[in-house]
Amino acid sequence: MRIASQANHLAPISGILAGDNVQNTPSASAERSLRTFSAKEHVFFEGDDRDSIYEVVDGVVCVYKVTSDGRRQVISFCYPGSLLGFGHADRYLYSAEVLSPATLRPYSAGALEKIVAERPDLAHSLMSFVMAELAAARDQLLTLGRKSASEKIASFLLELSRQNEEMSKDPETLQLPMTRSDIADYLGLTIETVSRNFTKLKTSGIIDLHQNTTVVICDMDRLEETASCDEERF
Amino acid sequence: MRIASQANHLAPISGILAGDNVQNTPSASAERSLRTFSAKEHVFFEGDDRDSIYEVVDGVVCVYKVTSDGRRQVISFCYPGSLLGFGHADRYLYSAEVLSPATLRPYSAGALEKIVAERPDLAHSLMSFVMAELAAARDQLLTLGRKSASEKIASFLLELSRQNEEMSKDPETLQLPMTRSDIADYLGLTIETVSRNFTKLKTSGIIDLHQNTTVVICDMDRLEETASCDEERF
DNA sequence: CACACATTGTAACAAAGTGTCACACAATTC
DNA sequence: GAATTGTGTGACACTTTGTTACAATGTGTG
Repeated sequence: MRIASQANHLAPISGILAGDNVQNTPSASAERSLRTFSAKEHVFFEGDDRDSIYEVVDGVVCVYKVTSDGRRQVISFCYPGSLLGFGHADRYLYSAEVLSPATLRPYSAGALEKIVAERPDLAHSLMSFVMAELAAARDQLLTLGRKSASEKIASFLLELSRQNEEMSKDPETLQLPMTRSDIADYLGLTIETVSRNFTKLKTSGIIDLHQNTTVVICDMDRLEETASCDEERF
Repeated sequence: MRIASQANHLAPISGILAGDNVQNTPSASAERSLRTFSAKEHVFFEGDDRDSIYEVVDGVVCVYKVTSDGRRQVISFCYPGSLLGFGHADRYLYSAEVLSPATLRPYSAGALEKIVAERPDLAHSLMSFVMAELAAARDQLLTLGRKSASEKIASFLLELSRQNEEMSKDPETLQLPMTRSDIADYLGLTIETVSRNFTKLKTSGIIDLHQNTTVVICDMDRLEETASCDEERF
């Protein structure tokens, strides 16, 4: 679940690739046509030939990996500014599924490599993007490996809240484009456990739920306490 | 737990930074003095000012993050060729503790940035290194989020085996420089669960244990089946 | 627009895998 | 040789999962 720039506060990657800097780069000209996807549509599957890299322009995309018997682990939720498939070799290393109607900008892999060769400043920004992704993945390793279900849910909501703040949105009103099942697969839990913990937070007065897809944070301090891995207080 | 080059089969990073390519780079000259560390010694702690980046030349280093109440999640075990602290901003994002007597090569962060600016080929190799780390972290997200204890232990042993193969060592005889506690913190388990699963694998004839720090894989097929998330067979 | 169906979410109860606690033994360090 | 650390095992507890049932919401069709 990432906005590009989280670690280093650089401009969203769309500013890097689609802004003035790139539009004037000849190699990119054929790659700036947008594609729209419906909810539930897959952009690509893990193992497919990696022919394009996609930038999320609008909407939310969920990227996930699957075990051989079909268990799904969501790796992250990708908001505008994220790149899908960047850094993959010949084949995609994960699958990407659209959660809400989305607009993506595809780049052919070869074209992006040419851009990077021509523009060292873009290479630097892409490196920053990948490092931010790595830092986020490592934070999530700590969450998955050591946090309880309550701590996971609270951390998840706080992450969405911080993201809203970075995008100048209300940090206390969170839109959830993903289902309980998506959240469960992101946090290494089951649907029932996610639902029980949402109910627990609601019953405790820490959050309020509007139509199951909007979370209003009523008590940010207690939510932070719940996430913080100290003594639980509700 | 990483050898550099896992995703893209490039030369280990030490070939990139310490080999012919770099020795001829003026900026690097002050950074090539080696430092040795004893087992259990910390290279740095999470939150410390990020003044150096270290390359592991010999030995094994464990990098980890900690929750506010002291729960530890090992992020990876770093073998020769790994870089510690690369991609961190002003402060270290994790702690690094030496598991076996180790030799590290420190680089000042500023010096490395200068090298990268002067040598686009090195920037490309560092990008590959970071992408390999990201791919590995994502694989571990799947392991932590969705695999059972048995599957985790089996996957861990297979990872060490693959690593041995990449380093032209015996893939069926694994040296474990880390304790059961380190393995537990890497896999999101407790010491007891790790110990019970080692015993299970041993009792089933899949592995053999010599002095608790050497694992001999007796039945690679069954170990792969155990890790593979299909029906368990022992 | 109403209805049927599919999907998603929640609640209650049972089961199980892992954690916790305690202890014994082995290996390492001082 | 004593102290410390690491490992393995057993018994019990508990958090989460699994199952079943039902409620709520969203979507498609006539």
